[in-house]
Amino acid sequence: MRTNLYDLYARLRERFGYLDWWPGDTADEIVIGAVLTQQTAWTNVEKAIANLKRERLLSIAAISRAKVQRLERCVRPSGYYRQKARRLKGISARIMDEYGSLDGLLSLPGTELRKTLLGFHGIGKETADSIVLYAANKMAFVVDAYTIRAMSRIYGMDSGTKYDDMQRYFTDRLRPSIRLYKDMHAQFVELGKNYCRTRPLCADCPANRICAYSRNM
DNA sequence: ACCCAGGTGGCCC
DNA sequence: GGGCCACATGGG
Repeated sequence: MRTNLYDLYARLRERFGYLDWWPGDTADEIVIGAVLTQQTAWTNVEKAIANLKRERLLSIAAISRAKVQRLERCVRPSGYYRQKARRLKGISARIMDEYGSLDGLLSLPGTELRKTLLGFHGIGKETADSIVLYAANKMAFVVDAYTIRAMSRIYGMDSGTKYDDMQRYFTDRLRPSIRLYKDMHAQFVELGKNYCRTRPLCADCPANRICAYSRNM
């Protein structure tokens, strides 16, 4: 199957512009947001982040010291709030105890950082890669539900494709570039939020007419 | 009144 | 290694 990833990327860029984002400015906010957005709409995460900010809890150091109950009240709008409060606290405490600061952890080499993150309760592959790429600015291609859905809807790829396989699919075909990896993922999220929710693709989907498959669906 | 959302970990086979 | 399940709020 030919997927022309650069062609797809060009069309997304044309529609959405250059994104290169993670919604959040500081590394702390990116890590916290990455956990809060697990299986959750970002609009709900925004409410939780606003609550944390108001309570001066939008940092790994502050969360490591906060009471779980207070964290629960803040992160409630983002769903799974008991789990997320407990995990956020556990992750933050380990970062402070074992690395002294978030920067201490993030300064590990990329592959070691990823492995370390995966050892934290509440951080899986996608969250680990998001943190490596967006918080630490190191190479990691992020795969998420939007990515798999888009590749399935646009190119007919198996929607059951596993994380590691999909990740390798991209890293084998893209030039290794942090900025490209960041923006490519951002484009998939933007596409997923606005399109690719239905089959067939919407008439005005920027991914239309890229391949025979999307034309015929 | 449904259904889903930028996952993860536990348990079972 | 893979298939199921709990976890939870807010918006369409």
